[in-house]
Amino acid sequence: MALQVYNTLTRRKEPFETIEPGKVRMYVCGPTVYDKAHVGHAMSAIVFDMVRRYLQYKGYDVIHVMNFTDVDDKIIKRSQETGDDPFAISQRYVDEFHRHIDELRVLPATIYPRVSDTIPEIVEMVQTLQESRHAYPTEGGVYFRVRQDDDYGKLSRRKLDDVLTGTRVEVGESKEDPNDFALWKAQKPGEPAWPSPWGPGRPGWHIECSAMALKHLGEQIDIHGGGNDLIFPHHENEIAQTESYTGQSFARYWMHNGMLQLSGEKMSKSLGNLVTVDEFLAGHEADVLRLLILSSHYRKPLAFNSTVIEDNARALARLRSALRPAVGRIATGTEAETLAAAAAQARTGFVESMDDDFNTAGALGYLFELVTAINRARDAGVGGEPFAAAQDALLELTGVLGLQLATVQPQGAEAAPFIDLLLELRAKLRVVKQYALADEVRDRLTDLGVVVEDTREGSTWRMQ
RNA sequence: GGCGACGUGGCCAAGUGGUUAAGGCAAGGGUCUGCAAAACCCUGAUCGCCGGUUCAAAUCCGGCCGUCGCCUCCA
Repeated sequence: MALQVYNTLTRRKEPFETIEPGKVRMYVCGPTVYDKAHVGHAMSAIVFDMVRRYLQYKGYDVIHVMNFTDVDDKIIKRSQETGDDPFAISQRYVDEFHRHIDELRVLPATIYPRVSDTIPEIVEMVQTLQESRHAYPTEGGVYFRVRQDDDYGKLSRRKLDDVLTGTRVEVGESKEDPNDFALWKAQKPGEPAWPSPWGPGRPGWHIECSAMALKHLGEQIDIHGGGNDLIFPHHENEIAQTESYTGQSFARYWMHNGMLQLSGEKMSKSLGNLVTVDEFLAGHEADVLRLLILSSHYRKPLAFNSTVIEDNARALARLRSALRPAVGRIATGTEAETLAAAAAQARTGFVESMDDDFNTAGALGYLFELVTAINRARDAGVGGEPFAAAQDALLELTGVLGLQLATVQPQGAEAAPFIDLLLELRAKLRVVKQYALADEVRDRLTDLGVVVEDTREGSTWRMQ
């Protein structure tokens, strides 16, 4: 079974075939850098990171482009409110974005283009669209002529006449059709601007992505991704511009992730119900967010609340339980063979699930079954090569999802000699059956975040 | 109003025509342990409601109810 990908354009799962064998050109809409990122942005980043990692696991060479929209109404507005230079604002949030990517263990994109670095390409594109009558200049800027594009609306399945009814699209004086959208906006006082054939101005909202995808990936790309709230108008307009410009179909697969929901509603800036990435990471590990996101299908809406977070923190601990060392050394026999079979089955099931439009929830199910098999084998005394091989399989597959089970704990490392000393003394207390004191040592360590567990071979500890 | 998605055990969530409906969390019982923790074993759902198609449906079709998204900036 080969990889199947759900395509928003056709509303169906389709076999994944790239334009160039073995190579994937992927463009994912990045953030408008004017404010702190919230966990919804992180969800999108993590989803497409998972897609990329899996494609690479399948052997594809992935060129991943993610843009920064650093010229935009919202940045200008923020600048006017705070008095800060608009480029200083965008740079601040670009820097923050890179820090988040690092903390969330999202693989960096191959290229991070910015609107401000793509102005000549944008101007050229708008000019060509004007020459082909797909665009027309007015006093306020240059607009895309929606009626000139016969298949406008094909992505969002919207008919132009429907868009008009029931909405409050105001017919601007200068627009021919209320659905026409700006490719180029004429400069207003105090706004950043670049020279152009239409006078000083700046790009409209959608044209940057078309120009950047074109510049860095070519006229046709394999995957175009983003949140499903971008389907209309952003991606619809991108298709209209790009295909009118190139005369070819733009992206083969349009992939959209569902929205993260907080208290039953979409998390968004305008609703003000957001949790920032920094706030989340202050209290939880990056892997908890990743597991939470991957435990459901990427196209579905996902509830985000403290219960779900805690559930996934415990689920993560369970995945990690399989990485504890073997206690026995049995390397042959039924138990060892059963474990090897479980590892093989996990691998097969994982790939089968992931091939079905990145069914991470199904894939995780197989990984949890492998966890059980590993722990059972450990209890049965299995060790040595078969045990290590099963653990390696688990690490490999969780790694494909971008989970990092093995933890380094620097704060624990510093305290280690002292904790060891306490446990050594506690062991002596237990020998002389001073259980009250021994339990107090354990309880106090627990309060400090050190989990003590007694086994046949002695006591172990780990940081909470 | 238009377009679209979803409704599976207490919670989260796979499965989309046919063996015993994955998995995680929580809960209860048990093994182990001085106790605890961890781990292991055991226990639970007929799939929103109604009707239809079919030898056979959670899975297809229709209706209803409910939740959510887009239509304005938005991952």
